Amino acid sequence: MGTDKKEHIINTAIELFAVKGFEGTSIRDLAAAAGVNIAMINYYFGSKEKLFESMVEEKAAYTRIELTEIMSNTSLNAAGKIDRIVEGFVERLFRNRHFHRVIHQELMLGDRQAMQDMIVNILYPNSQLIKQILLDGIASGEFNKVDVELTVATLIGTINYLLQSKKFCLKILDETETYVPYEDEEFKTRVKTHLKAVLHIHLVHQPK
Amino acid sequence: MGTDKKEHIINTAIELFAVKGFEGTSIRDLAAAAGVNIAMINYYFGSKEKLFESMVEEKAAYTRIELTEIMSNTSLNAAGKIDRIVEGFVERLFRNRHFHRVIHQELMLGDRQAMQDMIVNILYPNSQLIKQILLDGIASGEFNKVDVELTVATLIGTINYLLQSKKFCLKILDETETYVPYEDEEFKTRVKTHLKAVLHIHLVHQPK
Amino acid sequence: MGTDKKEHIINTAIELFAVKGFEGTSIRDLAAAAGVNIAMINYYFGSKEKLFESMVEEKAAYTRIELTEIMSNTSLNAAGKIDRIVEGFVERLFRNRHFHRVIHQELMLGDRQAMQDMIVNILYPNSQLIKQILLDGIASGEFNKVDVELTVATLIGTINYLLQSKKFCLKILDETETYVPYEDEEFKTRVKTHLKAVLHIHLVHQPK
Amino acid sequence: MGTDKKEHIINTAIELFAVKGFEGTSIRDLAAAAGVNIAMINYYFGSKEKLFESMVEEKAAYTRIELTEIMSNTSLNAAGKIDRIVEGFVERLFRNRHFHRVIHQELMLGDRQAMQDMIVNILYPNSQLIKQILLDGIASGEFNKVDVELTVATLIGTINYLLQSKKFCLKILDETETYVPYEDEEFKTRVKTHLKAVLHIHLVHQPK
DNA sequence: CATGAATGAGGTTTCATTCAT
DNA sequence: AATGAATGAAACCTCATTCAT
Repeated sequence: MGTDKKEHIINTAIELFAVKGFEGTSIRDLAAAAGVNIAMINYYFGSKEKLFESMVEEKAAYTRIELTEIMSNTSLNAAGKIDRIVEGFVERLFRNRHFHRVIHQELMLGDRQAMQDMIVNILYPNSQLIKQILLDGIASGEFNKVDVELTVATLIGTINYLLQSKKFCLKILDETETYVPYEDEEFKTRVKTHLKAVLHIHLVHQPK
Repeated sequence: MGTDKKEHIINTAIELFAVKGFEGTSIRDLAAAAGVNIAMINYYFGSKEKLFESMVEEKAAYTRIELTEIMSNTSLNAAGKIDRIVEGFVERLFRNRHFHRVIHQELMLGDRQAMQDMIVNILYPNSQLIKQILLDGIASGEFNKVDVELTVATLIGTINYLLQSKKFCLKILDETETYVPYEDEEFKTRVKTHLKAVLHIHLVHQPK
Repeated sequence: MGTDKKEHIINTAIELFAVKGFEGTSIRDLAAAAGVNIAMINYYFGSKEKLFESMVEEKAAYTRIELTEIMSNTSLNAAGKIDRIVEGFVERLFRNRHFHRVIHQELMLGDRQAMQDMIVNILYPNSQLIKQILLDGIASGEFNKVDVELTVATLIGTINYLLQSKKFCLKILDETETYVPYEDEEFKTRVKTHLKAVLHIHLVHQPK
Repeated sequence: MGTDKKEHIINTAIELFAVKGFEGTSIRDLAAAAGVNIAMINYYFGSKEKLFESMVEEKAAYTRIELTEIMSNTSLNAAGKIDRIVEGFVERLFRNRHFHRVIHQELMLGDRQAMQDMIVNILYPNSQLIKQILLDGIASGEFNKVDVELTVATLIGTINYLLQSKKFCLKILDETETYVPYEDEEFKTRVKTHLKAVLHIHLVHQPK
């Protein structure tokens, strides 16, 4: 049925866009990689740009659901929520790293206002959510009066830095080319541990 | 003379690549923006790709010099060096944000092995330098035994996150569109203060 | 249907290549002459070079069939076969003179190994066939022990010489510009008669 | 001095034109191969086309002188003259095969009227000379009443056929790629012997 | 006399898209 | 609904040539 094929095309598109970029991927490449007719992509999505939008919309919806689930547990204290956030983000971003890379590529570019707006609207709730937890923690006296916006930047920025390029990631980790850090449970744990440590001491330590 | 015009083309290219991406920038656009003949770009650089390489080479050389200067002061202790690094990086990356964005775009893409290697070779010394300072600080007992590689990621990743997109940066800062954070001294100070705080407590605090 | 248009393009290409050469013919010229869109040539053939290869392949197949037909009659003696060969070659080469000229142009050039090989593989069977007839005739005692390879060169070379350039051909024939020798039955007969005479006396005469 | 450099460029041009054709050779290639500045070729010759003309003019003059020398001996009979012609042509064409190939390429093409005329004017005297010898021999009763124009075609066409392509020549001779027939004395003798044999029997044999 | 710099024109190819079926 | 055929636009690049020095 159409939906399956649409999703197949979108998934193929994510793989290609992640590696070659949006402009660098031709619909010929995409059609060939997805094993469908060239005209079908326009037939289904209207245009290359609209395909991108469809892609973002579909995957963003999925993302939002996950995010809500992460936060549904209201019984945790602020520090516990931060731990959950760290764990959830590492898992989610590592898993969806291709899609993540695609939208961050587009986010970096200043063209295509509409797309940028879409992407900002996807990413913004993430940072807002964390920000709110930080603010709540500060209000309750559980957290120090830190720079909340930049603390969000530190949390997400650290993960993004590692996801940016497998090659560069391997280089700084001093690993061989065959290692895939993003699928290694040990590495994920290491990242979580580091982030929790950094954030805990930053947020919770009582300065004299 | 040729060098002036070459540099002018390169600077124009950085502006355009930063906004439209490498693939999204045509040499027609570039020639028009730089006010030169289309053929001249190939005359000077051989091809669009070689122009990119020339760009990277030239700016990378400049970057390396700056980095060396930052570290020339050997009289500082480990914590002092970290402060210098933070200040230097924020200044430098904010100032060269367009070039920075261009190479991070290319770094994200998996195509063009040769370019990726070039870029990795530019960025790697930065992280290595910081890593070494961390290791020295740990060896001297001045720093805690932290995860050095990921601490580097936290430092640079935080800055990168803010530089990634002006629009997104403004959104999370809750600022209006006209504000240019990267040229605001106050904001730079804020970023430096945050990073120093995060790193100091992470590195120097003695856990009980 | 596609095949018709493909063949139409190929035939137009032969006309143009024959007059302007491969490098001298732009696909713009070709598209205009064939009355098709410029992009269509690449759509059908992939590239200018592949168009050439398609052209050679198609026409070569036709050529091979003709050659086989020429030789199908096995009831002739060696001298009779030579006559058939002469008649067949004159007819065929005169008729296909444009294609013939195109591949001989390419044959003369040392570039493009692959094309040269293709062309050699087309032309070689022709000379081999004649050579074999000569060898058979010699073996049976019907022919003198002549230099078979060079006798082949004399046969084909004579025809090629006349086909090389209409202008030059007219000049040596002392004819006016409007005369088209290649379509004149009388001239074809003259060429056949000359070649048969030259070859018969060369092959069959018993030296004292 | 200028003349030396001009000649050097011309000789380089012949080598390149022979291999890549006139249109296939860019003045960049040529300048690089000759080790001179790109602008110099236009400076010396005015244009690429005029360079070709200069080339033809210079080499043609040399050719004409050689031809005259060949025929200066008036003491020979008709058959002897034919032998001298064969020997002279084989030597000369084999030696100047690159230039020969260049002008035959251009001769094959119908474009560029002026060049074709130039080339015809170079080649025509050759055939005319042989034709005259044949006519004289017939008039004196020494030769049969053969088709003089086509006999000329047979003589020159045979040589041209062998010179057309080294690769094809080797193929029909069943030789390896490393062999250079055009510089092998034995092969030249073989060609001369064959042509003399073919022509003698054709011209001198008295049919019953 | 000689040449590096510069350029307009035109080369081939690829693009996203549309159309007829 | 689906697709092979077709195409205008624009991509990158190379060309022969000119010009200022």
